[in-house]
Parts: sequence; C-alpha cells; structure tokens
Amino acid sequence: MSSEERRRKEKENRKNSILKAARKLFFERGFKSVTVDLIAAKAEVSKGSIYLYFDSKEEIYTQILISANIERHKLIEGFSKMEGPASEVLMAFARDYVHFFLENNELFRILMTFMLHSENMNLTEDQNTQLIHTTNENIRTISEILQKGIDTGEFISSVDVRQIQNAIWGMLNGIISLYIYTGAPDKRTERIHAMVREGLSIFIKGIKADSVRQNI
Amino acid sequence: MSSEERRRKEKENRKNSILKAARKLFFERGFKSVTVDLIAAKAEVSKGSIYLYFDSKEEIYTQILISANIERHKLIEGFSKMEGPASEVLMAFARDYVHFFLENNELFRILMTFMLHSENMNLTEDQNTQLIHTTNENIRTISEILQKGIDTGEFISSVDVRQIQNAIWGMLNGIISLYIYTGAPDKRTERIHAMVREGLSIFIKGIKADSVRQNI
DNA sequence: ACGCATCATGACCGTAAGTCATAGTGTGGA
DNA sequence: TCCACACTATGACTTACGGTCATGATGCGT
Repeated sequence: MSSEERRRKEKENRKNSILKAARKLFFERGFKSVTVDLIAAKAEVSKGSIYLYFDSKEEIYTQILISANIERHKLIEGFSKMEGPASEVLMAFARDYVHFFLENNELFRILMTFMLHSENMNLTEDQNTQLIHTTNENIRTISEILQKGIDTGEFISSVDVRQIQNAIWGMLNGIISLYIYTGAPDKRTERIHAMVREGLSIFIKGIKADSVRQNI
Repeated sequence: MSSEERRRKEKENRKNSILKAARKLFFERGFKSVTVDLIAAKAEVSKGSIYLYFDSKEEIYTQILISANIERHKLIEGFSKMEGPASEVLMAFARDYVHFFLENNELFRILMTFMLHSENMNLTEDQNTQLIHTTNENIRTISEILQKGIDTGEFISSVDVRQIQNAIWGMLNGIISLYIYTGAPDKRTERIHAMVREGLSIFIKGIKADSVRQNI
C-alpha cells in the first residue's frame, strides 16, 4: 500500500534525522555531556519522540556506529581486490583504518565503549548482533588480504589467518587509543601514522615467506 | 608530632578503606552501576565523608588503578633483569601482562576509560600526572627488554625502541579489549593467550637480527 | 573546663534519563 | 463531508544519582 509505504519511509526519515542531530552533538561534545533533551532540541522533536524511535541514549550512540560501519563497508571493499603485493595492500588498509578513526574520534570511542561495556549498553540481542556483524564485515578485509598473500606465496602459510587478523586489528586499535589519549592534533597524527607503519612493517616482516626460510 | 602523625595515618587508613570497598564494588558491578551511596555503605562511612577524601566518583575509580599500578610495578621489576633471550623475556612479559588484566578485568576498563576519556574524568593535574607516570613506569619494561635484545645483538638495532614499545603495548591492549568484548571465561582465555603468543612471536620474528640478514 | 579546629553526617539540591497521560493528525468508511 | 479509530507527538512528571553544605560531634592544646 502506498500510504503504508510512505509511513514507513517517513518514520525512517525521522529516525535518520534524529540520528544525524545526535551524531553531530556526540562528535562535538562526547557521550556524557550530550543530553537527550539536547538531541531532541537539535532534531526539532520532543524528548518523548526520541524514545519512540530509540530505546535508550546508548542505543542512539550505538546506532551511529552501525550506520557508519555500513557506509564504510562500501568504501573499503576495494582493498581486498586491490592489485599489488599483499604487504602493500595491508599497509594501505592500515593507514586508511587509522586515518578514518583519527578523523572520527568519537566513532572509535563508540567502538571501544561497546567492546568494553557491551553488557551495560542495554542493547537488544538484535542491535548487538547487527553491530558485531557490521564490524566484522569491515575487519574481515584484513583476513582477505592475508589470505591473498598466502595464496601468492608472499606470506607463509603456517599462520592462523583469523588470529593474525585479530592481532593486527588489536594493534591498530591499541595504537589509536594511545593517540586519542595523548590527544594532541596536528603533529601527533604523523607520529601515529609512523608508529603504525613501523609496527605493521615489522609484523609483515614476520610473516613474509622469504624472511623465515630457516623456519620452514 | 606524634598526634599529627597519627592523624595523617588515620586519614590514610580511612582513605584506603574507602578505596578497598570501592574496588570490590567496581570489580563486581562496573563503574556505572556502583553508586557513591553504595560505596559509602560498604565502607561504613557517610556519603559526605567520601567527598572529604575524594573529589569525585571518577577520582576514586582512577585512584584504584594508580594503586594497582604501584603494586604491580614491584612485581614486574624482575622482567627487565631476567636471564635468557630477550625474545623469551618479552613473551613472558606479554603473557603476564595479559594474564593480569584478564584476571582484573575492571582495572583494564579503568585504564581504557582513562585513555579514551581523560578530559571527562575531572581529575586534577596531579592525579593525571600520577596515573600517567605509574602506567609509563610499568610499560617501560618493554623498552628495557627490547634494548637488552638490541645490546646483545638479538634484535636489529634499526628499530625505534619507544615506538615498538608502544606498538606492542597497543597490540596487547587491543587483544585484551577483544577478549573482554567476546567476554566468555574459561576456554576463551586460552585462545586469547594463543593469539598473544602467535601475534607477538610474529612481531619478534620481524625484529630478530637473523631473520632479516638480507635487509642489513 | 573551655574554645577552637578538624572531621562526620545525611538531608537537600540540581540535573538528566526515561515514562505516560493527554492531545493532535491523517486515513478509511459512512 | 464528517466521524471513529489508529498511530504519532508532546512535555510535565518521576526517579535516581552525583555532589554540597549547614549542623553537630570529637578531641586537642591551654
């Protein structure tokens, strides 16, 4: 039915405009200092309406990461199909990943908050699953690059791809946390990227086929 | 003066017993669901007294990490003086570090909360400095181990020790976050340790002198 | 024994998340 | 055209919690 369809669409729009307002506020001031009343004011709806579309402030916060994940997924699909040595693709991916979260500081905080406090986020099973799914979808790229490297003989085949994916992901997240903490803008950014480059290239050296001949 | 000294001591005791009560509660229920009234009840003091010793709930939370850092420092001093190949010492350190935070989940959350939200923690400059200092003191061990490895020729000398220290630290923290998120106890613990072992050993391979002969 | 300084207390305040009774709006049928 | 009904919007209200402060207790030096 056309009217029902329009209804659904309008509902989706309303939800999105709340999300958009919330996103802007959270990015400007962080989770704690943004009140639901503020979001309501910014989105030009009443507070009650917010709770018509979301169950809690935490859900709004989470939802922002989910939609960012989905958007981002489209942008990074290319990496796993990229030409050239897997090691270079991996470096490029890492650079992009770090760049993305340095530019979107608060998104990273959402990710970490979720990782560290998933139980206290009052999310439904569905929302939980969705967040995990979209996140996994994005980091799986690392596995794909690693696998390509193994297939072409560039990387040794004795590594557990999934585990290395997680180790690399962990390293990137850890480095980003470090940056967010030391916090300074500008110059610091370049140092972080240097750290990622150096750290990852050592890592790559460790899985390169020709550097471990004696171990095979 | 004896009476003034006793006063100071009693004050310190009071502070410690509040800290002890708070620690127990935070470890059981996490930051958010522990109220200051609860801490007061557990420590058998009034709420007002709590604020005689601490400026904010966040300060209590932070102080717990600081004292844990200090205690832990005594325990890990040994690592940098440990006999044997630096790579093995590094592995042992990593295992210990991860083990510590897996056992003390909430301490890790405090660390990360501080790293991600240091501005919103309402800490005085002093408290801030103290936390940074004690944390640095503990992770500097990594640098010391790396340096020893370089000095004995086990590791290549072309690496930036400080940067590698941070990369390794980041990796460990990232992996711990991942664990806390996937959360399951028991079996998961062994998988995490396996991930740390594999990740770090690849890393070590990347900085070992004899695996990069062709790069020198 | 008195006065002063320090410490302890819990009623109280302000703020913010979340709820709900009430009001508005648009749609389908008479 | 108008009515009834379902769905949506609203903001005053409730509740909970961090933090404060006026009042009272305690003990030390004189």
